[in-house]
Amino acid sequence: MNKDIKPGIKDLNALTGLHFFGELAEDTSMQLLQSASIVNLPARSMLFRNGDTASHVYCVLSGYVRLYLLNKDGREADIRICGPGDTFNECLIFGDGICHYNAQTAESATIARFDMVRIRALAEHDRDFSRTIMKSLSRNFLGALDCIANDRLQTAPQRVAHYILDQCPRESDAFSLRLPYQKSLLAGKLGLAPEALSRAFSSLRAVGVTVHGRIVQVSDVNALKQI
Amino acid sequence: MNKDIKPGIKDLNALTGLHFFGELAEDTSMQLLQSASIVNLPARSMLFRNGDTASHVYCVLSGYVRLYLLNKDGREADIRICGPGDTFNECLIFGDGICHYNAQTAESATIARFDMVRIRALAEHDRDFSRTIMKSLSRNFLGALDCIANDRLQTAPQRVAHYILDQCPRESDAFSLRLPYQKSLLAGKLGLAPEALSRAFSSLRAVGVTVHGRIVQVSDVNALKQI
DNA sequence: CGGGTGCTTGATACCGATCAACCCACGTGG
DNA sequence: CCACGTGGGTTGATCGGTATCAAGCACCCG
Repeated sequence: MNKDIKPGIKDLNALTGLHFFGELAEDTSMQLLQSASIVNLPARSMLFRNGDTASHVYCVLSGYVRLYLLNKDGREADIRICGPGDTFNECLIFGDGICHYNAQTAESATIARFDMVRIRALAEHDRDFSRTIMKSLSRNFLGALDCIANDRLQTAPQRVAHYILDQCPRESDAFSLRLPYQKSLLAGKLGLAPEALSRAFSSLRAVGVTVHGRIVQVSDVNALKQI
Repeated sequence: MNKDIKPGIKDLNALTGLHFFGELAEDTSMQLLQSASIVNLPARSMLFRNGDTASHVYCVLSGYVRLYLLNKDGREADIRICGPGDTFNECLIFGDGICHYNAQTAESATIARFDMVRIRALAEHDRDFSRTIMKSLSRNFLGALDCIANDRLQTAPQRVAHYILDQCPRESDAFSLRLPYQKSLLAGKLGLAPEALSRAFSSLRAVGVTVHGRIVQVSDVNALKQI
C-alpha cells in the first residue's frame, strides 16, 4: 500500500491520454511526467485535509476521490466526486497554496500526483500547459456553478433524473446504465442523504425507472425529462 | 442609457486598480484597455442570457450584477453576486464560448466590458495576463465550492452569521456594517427566500445582532461565531 | 449458519418555501 | 395637507421536502 512509484508503461498511456496533458509539446510532456508519481491507495485513504499545504496536483487514473468539507459538528458535505480522468487542486497552483477541502478515496484508487512546485514553474513558462490549466479550471468552475443551481432549484427526484439523463446516449428513448460507484456516494454527490436517494429512485419508478443493484433501466427518456 | 464609451480618466483609475489588471507590463495594459468599453446600465438590465454566445469578459466598476439560472418553471437561483472589482465570464475565454447563466444588473451599474476575441488572443500570448486569469478563476472556483458546502451544511441563521462575520474587521468583538445592497439580493446570494432571510436576522437578535434598514450591528462577535 | 455491509422502508421532526396579510417609508397628485 | 399607490420588508399560517432515527431486508462471505 501507498506504493509511490514512477509511472510504468501502462500508467504512461493512461497519463498521456488525460485532458491534463492536453496538446503539449514533447518536452513539456516529459517535464510533466518527471514531476509525476503514481500511487495505489486502498479505500478511504486521506490524500490531504482542509488546511494542509497543497503539495500536489492530482489526476485520478482509476477509482474515485471524494472532495468534501466538514462543519463544526463533524457533518460532511461532498463538494465534488472525481473519477478517472478528473483533475483536482489545479485551483491551488496560483492560489494561496492551502487546501480548502478534504480529499479521500472512496474505493481503492490509482492516482497520479504532480509535484506542485514543478507544476507551478511549468505553468509559469509553458503557454500550452497554462491553457490546459485554464480549460480545466473553467470546466470545473462551471460544473460547480451548475451544482449550486441544481441544489437550489431541483428536488431530489429531479436531481436524480438529471444525473441519469446526463449519462443517456444521444437520441435514444430507452437505455440502461450501471452506476459507477455506491449509491451512498452518489447521494453525497447530489447533496442528499442516502435515504433520500433511495426514495427518489422509487418515486422515479412512476416514470419508468427501475433499479436493480447498480443497474438503472430507463424505459421512457422523455417522461424522465418532464420531471 | 447604454452609453457605450471608451474609458475616461476616472474609469481608467478604476480599471487599472482591478485584480484583472494584476501586474501587467505597460503594453499589455494598453492592449487590455483598448479592448475595453465602459457601459452605464440602469437597474435590471440584462447583460446576456443563458445560451448566448459570450462576447465579452466583464468587470464591475460600480453597482452589482446578479448571475443566475432558471429552472423550467421559471424560478430563479442566484449563483453569484458580483460587486465592484469582481470579474465574470473569464471561464468562457477557454470554454465553449457559450454563456451558461443569465446576467442582470441588480441596481444601476457601471461595467467594463472586454472584447472576448481580443482577450483570448491576449491570454494566449501574455504570461502575466494568463496568470492573472488563472488566479481569478481559482478564486472564483474556490468561492463556488464554498458556496456548495455552505448550502449543504448550514442553516439560514448560520449562513447569515457567516456572511456577517466575513465582513468583520479583525480582532473586534463589536462592530456594525452597512449591507451593500437590498436584502432581497442578499437573500438570493445566500440561497434563501427573502422571508427566510428576515427570519434569520430576527433569530440572530438572540445573539446580539440588531438590524435597522441596511445597518447591522453586532454586539458580541464570539456569540455569533457559536451559531 | 452467523455476521457484516449497503440499501430500503417507515415514522417523525425540522427547516425553509410559499402564500397572504400587514407595515412602513416614500413619492405623487389632487 | 391628505389620499393614494408602490416597493421593500416583516410576520404569521401552512405545506412540502428532506434529514434523522430506527428497524428491517438482501446479499455476500467467512
